Amino acid sequence: MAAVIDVQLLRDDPDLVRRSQDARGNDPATVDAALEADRVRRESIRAYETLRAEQNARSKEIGRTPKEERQALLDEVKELSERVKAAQAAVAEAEAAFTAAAESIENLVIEGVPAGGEENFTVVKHVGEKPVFDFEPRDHLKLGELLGAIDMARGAKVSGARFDYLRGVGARLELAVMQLGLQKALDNGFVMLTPPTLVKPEIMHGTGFLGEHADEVYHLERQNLYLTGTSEVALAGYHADEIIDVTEPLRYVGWSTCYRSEAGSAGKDTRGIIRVHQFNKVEMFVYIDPAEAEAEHERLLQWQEEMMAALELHYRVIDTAAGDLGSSAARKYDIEAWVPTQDAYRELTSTSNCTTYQARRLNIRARGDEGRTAPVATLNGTIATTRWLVALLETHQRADGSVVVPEALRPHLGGLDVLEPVQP
RNA sequence: GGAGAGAUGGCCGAGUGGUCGAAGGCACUCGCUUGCUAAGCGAGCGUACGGUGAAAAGCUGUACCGAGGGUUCAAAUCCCUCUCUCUCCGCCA
Repeated sequence: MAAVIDVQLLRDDPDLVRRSQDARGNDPATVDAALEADRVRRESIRAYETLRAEQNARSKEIGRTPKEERQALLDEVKELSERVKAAQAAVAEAEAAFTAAAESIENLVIEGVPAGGEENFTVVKHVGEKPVFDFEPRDHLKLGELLGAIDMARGAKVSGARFDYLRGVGARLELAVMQLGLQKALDNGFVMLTPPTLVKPEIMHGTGFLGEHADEVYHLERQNLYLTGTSEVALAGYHADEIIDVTEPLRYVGWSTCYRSEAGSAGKDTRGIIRVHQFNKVEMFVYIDPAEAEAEHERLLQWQEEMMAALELHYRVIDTAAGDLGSSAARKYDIEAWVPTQDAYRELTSTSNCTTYQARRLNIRARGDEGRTAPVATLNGTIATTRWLVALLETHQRADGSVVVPEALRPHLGGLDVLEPVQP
């Protein structure tokens, strides 16, 4: 059974864990429940093992005992084996109870992360200037339609609401953004993976997406497989149940389609491709020594910011509040780009430091100096995704409905420097 | 989809009910040795959880031979289910 939390830490410093739960808006009493369950669990293990040891010892005697003397011993051990069975059942029960209790404790938030819910984020910085227009800017869908780049109506016809076709320059623009992101990752030593987008329950569970976000996840009942909402899932599963070497961080970049059911978001972002059931994403994923995780997190953010700069977007960086982290993340930075027609910053990237939470649940360890194994840290971050088209189109639009292609994307569009309307 | 074979420690590979956590080999680690291109000799060498420790040291217990369940006093060994791999046939984007 994979450990769901650091039991040692739970026993040694329960207050720390209580504070973390509190910052997330979770009930700190979950910590005490887990401690008690741990105590019961250990007690039952001890009782079982003592009995089992005796049974083993007596059983071995049977083999050495002459036939005529065996029967008495047999009767005795038979009775013992009944008690062992009962004790074993008690252990299974106690283990399950402990796991259940421990599951309600989410990853320990990092010192400095703002407490509270979604609205309690802190703004780390603003970069660039809001674009100004001497005309009424069109929203991304209007632009997409003018350019023959986005077709929501046919998406809905074929697959339903929140599905779209990218078309013509739209499809090419998405690919260009993806290519640019991939190149950025490759330049920094990432190894590219195109991962499966259907995964087994234990992998989905291990990454923490079956917690609060369970209803966001597509599940294929017949095959009992989950469609991933990000390649993070399969990238985290890549080294599941392995002992790996993280003397140097293992950096992977995954390119995949992502599926999200967007349950409970009815009425929200219904226009355009801001929030759809299916999109594409290039995702960075890192396995690293836990001591290096926070520094790596800053690096991931840095690379994401370099992408924003390359695409000439105005953005801000926020440090997400504890209550809005999701179960796995210990800290999360989002880059939100300015979307002119919404008069708002919208999330374009997200990077999470999951510390040892996912690695613990997926049983991914590294060997330390003493030869001991310990869970590694995992981090992830967006380096390109379809949603970026929204900010790109709106930011770089011109009065006639054309859109200027940022310098950095042109090589990936065959030199195209302006996207021109295909219809008046 | 049909038929068959298989799954044992980092790798190879023994082992068909008790003394097997598992022979042997390779690889690796440590030590010794050797003037001949690297060999020889000795020792060590899995993981997890529990107990006892200040201890991630040591000692000790339990579990693990693809996974789960069963039979038995006792299972790597017997039975059932599942997963995966390989071979052949069929089908197919």
